[in-house]
Amino acid sequence: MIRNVRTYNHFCAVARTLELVGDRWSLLVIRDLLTGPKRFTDLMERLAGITPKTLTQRLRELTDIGLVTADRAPGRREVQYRLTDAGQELGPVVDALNWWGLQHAWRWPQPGEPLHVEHLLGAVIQAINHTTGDHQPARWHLRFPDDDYLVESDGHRWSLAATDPQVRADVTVTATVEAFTQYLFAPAATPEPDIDIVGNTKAVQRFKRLIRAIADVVGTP
Amino acid sequence: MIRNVRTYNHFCAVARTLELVGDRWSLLVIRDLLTGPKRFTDLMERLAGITPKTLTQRLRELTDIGLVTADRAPGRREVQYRLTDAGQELGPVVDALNWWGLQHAWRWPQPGEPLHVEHLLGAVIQAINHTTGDHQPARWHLRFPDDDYLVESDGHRWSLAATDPQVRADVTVTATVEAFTQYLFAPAATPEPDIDIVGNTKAVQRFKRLIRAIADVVGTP
DNA sequence: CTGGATCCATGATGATACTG
DNA sequence: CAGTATCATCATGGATCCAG
Repeated sequence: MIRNVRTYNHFCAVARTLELVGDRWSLLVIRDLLTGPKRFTDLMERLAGITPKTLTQRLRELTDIGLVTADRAPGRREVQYRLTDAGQELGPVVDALNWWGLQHAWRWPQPGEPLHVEHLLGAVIQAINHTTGDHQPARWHLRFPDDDYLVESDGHRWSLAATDPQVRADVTVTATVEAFTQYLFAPAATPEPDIDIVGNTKAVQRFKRLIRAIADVVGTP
Repeated sequence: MIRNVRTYNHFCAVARTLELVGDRWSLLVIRDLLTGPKRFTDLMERLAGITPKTLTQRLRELTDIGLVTADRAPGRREVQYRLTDAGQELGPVVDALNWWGLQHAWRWPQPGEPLHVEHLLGAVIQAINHTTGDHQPARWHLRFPDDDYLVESDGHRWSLAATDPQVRADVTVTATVEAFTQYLFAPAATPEPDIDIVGNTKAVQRFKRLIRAIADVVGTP
């Protein structure tokens, strides 16, 4: 396959980077792989609106330039797409875009706008990292009907990863996506039956405090 | 004018940001405005390869969404394009792209590849910020035949700005673009007549030390 | 079912030339 | 200096189809 060589030919590292990941959808593919390996269909789901043709093309390009690898389990039809180390190191780029958008381009979901909880959690992480001074270690397990996520702080910064249902954490939250979304925007108004928060008392209090602390960032229209 | 509404419609701050600045050339226009206001022709020069049509379109879009303002001096035909505060705050995004590119996509200039010293200095700044631990305040005045730049550290991070010839600094460097480029890649091999470095002795030594310290980052093929 | 491929439409970008 | 105008091309989207 002939790679589309849409270059800038500037002697500039910004331009060089954008030659590799500046195409439409590329950085969104990377955004979704930053939380862990995913299959073609998982990506199609999160990248609402992309056509399979474009997703195929982007994955090929990212593979060709060494940012993604395609793992095919022998005998299985499934393909797991995974970031290489160089791909993972685009995390700061995606974080910077995320934080700027949260401050300057955030609004409530439009009617019919697809909402994936993984992206909402990405916003939560950025808001905690930038607006609260609290970076003490923590492990929060968030359980949704279709996915499990681990939100954790290593003592310096918070991060998000897809995880398995067996994880041990100091706070475990079980909710539907809708209930969790409403909880983020209006913590006090969400009835208890819709969202279940368990764990060590202090850890739960800290969780609730941090969510309240970012409400005016994440909840602004 | 009908704005190009190429949206993703994801409930995601990364996607929102890319809807605004993810088009081809947009972030490069912002890169060049981050060092100070520029005229249409100044931008054409730095954005080698862009067509005037596309530059006009990008400037209109960025103006419409509030990231750029066009200042027209009354009676004069000149237009100064300038970033708004929201536009300036894209600095961290451009920095992240710059640093990633420096680590993963850097190579010597291709034959015939346009080289603008402003972009080279952008790489220098990133390298100093990330690889040396030295963030003590400093002011370096770099004088080239056509442009003057100020490289300075405020005690926390280094930054680059276009400036005027009258600036007072602790180090003043006068050189052609070619000599300065060669000096960056091979400091010891550049003959003195081609590059003039003056100022306080300690400051000059520090300048030379920092340039040598980043040679293996900026000078890697 | 997953993981694509194919065909066609259209809109964004590029090349070149020209202008108030 | 700061753009327009015109035409060509290429990337992306939409819809549909296909193989393991």
